[in-house]
Amino acid sequence: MDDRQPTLRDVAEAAGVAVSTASRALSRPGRISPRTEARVRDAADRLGYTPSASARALSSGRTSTVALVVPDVTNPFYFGLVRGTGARLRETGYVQVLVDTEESAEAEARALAGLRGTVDGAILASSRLDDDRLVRLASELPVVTVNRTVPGGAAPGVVLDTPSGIVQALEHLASLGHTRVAYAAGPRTSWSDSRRRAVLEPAAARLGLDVTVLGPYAPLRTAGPAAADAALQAQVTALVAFNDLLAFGVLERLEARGVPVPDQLSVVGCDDVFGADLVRPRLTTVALPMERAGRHAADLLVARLSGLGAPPGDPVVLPTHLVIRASTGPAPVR
Amino acid sequence: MDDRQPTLRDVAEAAGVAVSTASRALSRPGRISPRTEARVRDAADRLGYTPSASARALSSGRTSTVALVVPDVTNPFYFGLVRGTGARLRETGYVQVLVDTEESAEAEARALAGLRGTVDGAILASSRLDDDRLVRLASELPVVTVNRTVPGGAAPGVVLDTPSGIVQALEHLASLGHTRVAYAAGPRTSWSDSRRRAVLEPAAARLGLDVTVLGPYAPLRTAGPAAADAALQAQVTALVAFNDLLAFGVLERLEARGVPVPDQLSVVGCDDVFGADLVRPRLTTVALPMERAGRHAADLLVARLSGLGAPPGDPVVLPTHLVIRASTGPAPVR
DNA sequence: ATGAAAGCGCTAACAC
DNA sequence: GTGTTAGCGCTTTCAT
Repeated sequence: MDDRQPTLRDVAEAAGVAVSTASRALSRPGRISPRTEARVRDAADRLGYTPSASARALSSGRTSTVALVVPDVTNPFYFGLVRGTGARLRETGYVQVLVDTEESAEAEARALAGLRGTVDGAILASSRLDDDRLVRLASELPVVTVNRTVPGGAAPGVVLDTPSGIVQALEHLASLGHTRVAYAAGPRTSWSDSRRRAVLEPAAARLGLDVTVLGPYAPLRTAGPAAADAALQAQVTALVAFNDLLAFGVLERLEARGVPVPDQLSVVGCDDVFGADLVRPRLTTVALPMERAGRHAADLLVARLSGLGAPPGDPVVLPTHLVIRASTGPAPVR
Repeated sequence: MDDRQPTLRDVAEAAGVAVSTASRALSRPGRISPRTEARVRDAADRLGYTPSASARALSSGRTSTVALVVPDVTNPFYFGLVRGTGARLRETGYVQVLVDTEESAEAEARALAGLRGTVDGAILASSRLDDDRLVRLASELPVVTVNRTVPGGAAPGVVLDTPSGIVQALEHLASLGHTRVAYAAGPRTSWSDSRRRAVLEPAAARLGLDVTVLGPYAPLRTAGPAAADAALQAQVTALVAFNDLLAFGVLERLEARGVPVPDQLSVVGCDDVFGADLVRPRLTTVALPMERAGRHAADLLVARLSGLGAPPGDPVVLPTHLVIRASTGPAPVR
């Protein structure tokens, strides 16, 4: 009685059928007589058979694993996403490989190159790849993007309608009597940032707001103090930050300078990450349904991998909404 | 000119050598004449050759991937760990598969069963598996644990010396004049919690402290309010919480009840997760070198997988330290 | 409906 | 040092 893992051949022998029959019985139920199928299944779990993933991958060309590529696993912005894709992928029989590119396009490209062949497809979150490379990649590997579109619709994607959330924030501020507000921009290379800036102008005009763009700033807490000072200098009564992390740094600096929030300056964040309601005052911010985005992205990819699945087409856009907490209030009277 | 991926055979042909030679040249540099090796490498990247992971896995029996199994990816406690293992694993040529077991021993067992064969080994963080299953698993798959030991030393592991950090917290509180302190315990099944409780008694005696154990509580923010109320009821002047998440909830409740921290009650957390210095007052907490733990765990596993690597032996224990912030202060005079 | 047999791309003996 | 040759365990035509 040797202890090596039983192979399909062992199962076939035990069931008294050919390997091919056993293979069919196990991997494509239905194409086979119920009786033999039952016999095979029976033998299989009597022997404690577990198919070899690599053998299956080699002969079928499919690996049943997909990569989730994020710029920074420790950025709370991605938690929900990781959860969402992970859950859906598991449900559909895929294994998720989490890849951290450390905010570098190079590392992203390298990782993806190494993974080609190892994964059936990839979900790219906030990809740092430039359009060219993204398009090329999409032609070699089934890809779906999150918070980023591929030119020419080469890959399906899901995007969060953050611009709408930002407009909601502006409306909120306008309704509170603010007239001069600042937007602390994110990195110049941020796809999401440029989309938001496009809506700033028209929304401001419509609402009678005077919006000053500050930055760019790194989307980090450590960049916040500079943004806070710039806002103070700009004489605005409200600041909308590129993301919550930046807003945390802003709040910190304002506290240090003794500037009351929201009495003297209202602050709005974006993403509603873990911590947004831990800070004081609790942060008013734009909430993004990231877990849902993850499930959606996984669905899109799985559909493509299954052959079904409409060709790319327009990206799925998910709504966002402003969560009003304590960091925003009426404009100070002057 | 067909566009399928070039195989090792194509490379060999192009270089005018046998496949085996090409294989050696590419995967084990040194065992071959420098000239042929150069020729092969050359041909390889001229053709844009990428080895097939599954073929390699099938014939070698190694997959070059390892699983990192955590109870909850979205728990900030694991961020550093994920980073650390990921970084080290990447450096050593492994791909990391992140598995979220959603706090369930069943899910953990199931995931691991499905992964056997897909991964060369696994790093188990705060495994929810009972000793029996853990031992059995360790006999089937190279495993290293983090924050948990396997009975009989069946698997190497790295443990965080949290008990020492807790003692530091107690010393800190004693030095501030506190005499009655509470410990809000974690889940009864928590290995880490039981280790800490073991040091409570002796440390308290030595320091002349009266320590009351409250709980158990879920290690979540939502469990905090109950812990806060219990502490108030217990008439203590300081509370040490099982983890920061729980402490966050405690702080919240105290704020709601108008209890000044630390003036009336000092609060200590554990883990120093993201957010600990976002709350007000900033949380005094025990900092754990999780990223380092991750790198260490990865090293341990890689060593075992490479054949070298001393047999299990004692777990590596990493020091922790108390980070004093604003949530602790002198005991109130009475 | 089932079986026989040919690989998938690579590694690892084993010869030379 | 390099070539030959078996497989690794499975899926998949192609027959039957």
